[in-house]
Amino acid sequence: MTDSKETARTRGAGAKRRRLMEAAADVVHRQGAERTTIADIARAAEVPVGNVYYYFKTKDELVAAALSEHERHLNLLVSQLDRLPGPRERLKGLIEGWVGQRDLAARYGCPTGTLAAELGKRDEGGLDVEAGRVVRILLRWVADQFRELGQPDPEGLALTLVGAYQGMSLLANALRDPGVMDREGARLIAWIDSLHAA
Amino acid sequence: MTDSKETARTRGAGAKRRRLMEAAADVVHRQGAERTTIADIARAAEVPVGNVYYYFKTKDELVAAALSEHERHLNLLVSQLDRLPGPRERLKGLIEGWVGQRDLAARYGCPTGTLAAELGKRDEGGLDVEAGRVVRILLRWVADQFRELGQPDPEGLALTLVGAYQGMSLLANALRDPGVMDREGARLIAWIDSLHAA
Amino acid sequence: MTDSKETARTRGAGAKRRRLMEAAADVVHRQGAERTTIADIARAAEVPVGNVYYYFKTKDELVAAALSEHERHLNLLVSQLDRLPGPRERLKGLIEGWVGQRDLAARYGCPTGTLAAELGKRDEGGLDVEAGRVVRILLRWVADQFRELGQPDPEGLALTLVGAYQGMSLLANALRDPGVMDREGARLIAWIDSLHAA
Amino acid sequence: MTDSKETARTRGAGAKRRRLMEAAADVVHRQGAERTTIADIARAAEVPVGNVYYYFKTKDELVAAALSEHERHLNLLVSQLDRLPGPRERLKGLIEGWVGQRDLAARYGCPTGTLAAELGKRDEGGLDVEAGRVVRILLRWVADQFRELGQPDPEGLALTLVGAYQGMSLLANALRDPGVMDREGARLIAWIDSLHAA
DNA sequence: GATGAATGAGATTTCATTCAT
DNA sequence: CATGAATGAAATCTCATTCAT
Repeated sequence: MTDSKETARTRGAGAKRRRLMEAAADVVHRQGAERTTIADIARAAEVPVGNVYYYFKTKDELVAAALSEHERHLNLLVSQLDRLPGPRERLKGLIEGWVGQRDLAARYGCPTGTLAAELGKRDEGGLDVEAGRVVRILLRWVADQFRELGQPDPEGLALTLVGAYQGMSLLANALRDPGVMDREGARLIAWIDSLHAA
Repeated sequence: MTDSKETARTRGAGAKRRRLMEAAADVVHRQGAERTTIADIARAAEVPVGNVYYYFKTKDELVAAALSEHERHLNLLVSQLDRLPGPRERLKGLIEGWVGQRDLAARYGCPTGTLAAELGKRDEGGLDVEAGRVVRILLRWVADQFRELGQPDPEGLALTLVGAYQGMSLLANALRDPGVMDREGARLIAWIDSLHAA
Repeated sequence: MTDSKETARTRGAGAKRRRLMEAAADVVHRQGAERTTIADIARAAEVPVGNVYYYFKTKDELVAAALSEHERHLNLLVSQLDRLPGPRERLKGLIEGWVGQRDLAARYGCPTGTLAAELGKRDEGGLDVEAGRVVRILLRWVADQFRELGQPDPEGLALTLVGAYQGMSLLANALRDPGVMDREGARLIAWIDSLHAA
Repeated sequence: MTDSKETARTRGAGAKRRRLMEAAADVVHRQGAERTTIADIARAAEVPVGNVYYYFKTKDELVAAALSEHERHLNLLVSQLDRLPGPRERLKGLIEGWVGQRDLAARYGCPTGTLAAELGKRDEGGLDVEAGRVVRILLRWVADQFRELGQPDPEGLALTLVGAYQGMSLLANALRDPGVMDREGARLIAWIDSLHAA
């Protein structure tokens, strides 16, 4: 019964909050934080506008929620990659994941990167530095892989790899050309392959 | 003729227009296009708000002006670099210029790149693709240098170099760490040095 | 009967209602009726928001409850003062009670007076005149004391005394100076002392 | 011509700001600061809502403007009273002025006093203490008169007189009875008359 | 052209009140 | 009765754009 007729408790509450976070992440990625209105997110989540404020006290909290949604996705991704046998496979899996998002990147850029760029223009509210946290998570994981590969300066290599991803996403987006993702992705894969383990 | 005919009024007008463009480029870089108001730009340019509309009919035109101002800067830069004896020197000069802007990049990112990311979120008005034009100018020039160096796939290498720049700017910005510019800049210089001319 | 029949449920309910009234009186005194939200009162009373409406159908009823709470306090006070031997002692006891609240008055004014001032701005809902009722109770009691003292025009003297209290509370509040209560309180005591009984 | 057809400069600008201040003072007096909306004031001043913000950046600034309007009225009043030959006449003139406002006081209380009571409930924004400034101006002037009359403790007497005014206004308002103003006004006049100059 | 002022559409936010369980 | 969640009507505030002189 409760199965066929979901109660407010099972369907609502947490579920609605989750829906709002997902909607925020998606809409903010496509429209940008500044151009996105609460109404946009509410509509996407199929929630009445006034109700949004029951879950998030301000628009900034919703933007922060979008960011933490990206963080969640990132954590999911790396936990999946961690199942791969070796660091080289994991790094290549990461790159393949990026290339798999070629069309989305060509249209809207990297979700985290573009949000970081936009939030970085602020100078109050604390959100301006928040995006850095997510970026750092990725950098740390990538550096771990390079370290496991026995590479010197794993942190530097992580900057190079993640930077390359951000750069290729931005160019693919600016040129509206998913091919950039393919070409640069292939180059990165080749680079990873060329590294000899210690 | 235009010289002899230029009155104080027309010169003043031109000067105002120029001031507005420069202010737009600067303020939009620091605050982002969406968060910047016409009044912000007018104030920075020391032009009365109501007067702005004699030079730019809409806010979008002002944003386009900011973009063309970046284009102008880019053209100035490459015309200076073109005076250097060889393509390798020119590419290294370009990279050194990027690193020279390390603090600005760490605080606000690459002016063109962040604007491209922001405008890319739009889907009407034409501005969404405009930023690509400026990026393409840079890509073309860089490809020319690689070509002159006798490198195969100069366009691909250009994507790699410019992408690396966009990526390192974004990371420096997200992490608020100018050191990223130094490290990655050094790596790019070393890469250029390692290429053997044909 | 009601004693033996009172279950934990009904006692709990009554307790909640009482808690809500006390919270309303307190919070409304400190924040003003208009700035106080139902949620503020619910929180102070430790009652879930949605539950408030089982005890008070509207916010106005809660404000009325705050007023009646002040009325209850007033009744308690005069019933205690009535135990004093003579009218002069009772009036002086009243004044001493006022001065005893000096710090509260300097911070938030007289609970009834400030609420009367706020509600007096309304012109519908009936609450606008309600505060007058409480004021009248005090005036009547004070007049009774003056009458018992054999003073002519006891109602007029009551207006003077209660008016002096309201005035000194308001000034103490506006100037944030509890000393006003001391000084004017002493003057009123001296005045009462100076009256010779008939 | 400019006479028959007032220009925006002569009619607008300052005049509109003035109109808004007067409307704010009036409407806030009648409705209270909290219940008054920007739209209420805009309507009373015959100004479009959006335009209000050209003159006052926030609602709080409008409330502050209402307060300063009361301050202006007070300054006008005392400067008129200052033309009277002696301090006794001036004080009596002040009281007569109060009594002259009997109906307004009975309906809405003293403009400054009720605003002070309402703003005193706030604890941030600075407006909470602002009303005290206006009260102090009156107190100082009244004390000056008592001093000129050769009375000891002129500041204390000022507190008593102004407090009496605030108290009678509040009671007249709470009881909706202008007669309170007459009776207490007469008492105060008699008091002033009873003081013998030094 | 130049300018302060004006305008209205829309965005965020608050909250009394109601609903579903 | 109890309760967290829901709802919609307002209110404040912002700003691109236009107007009047």
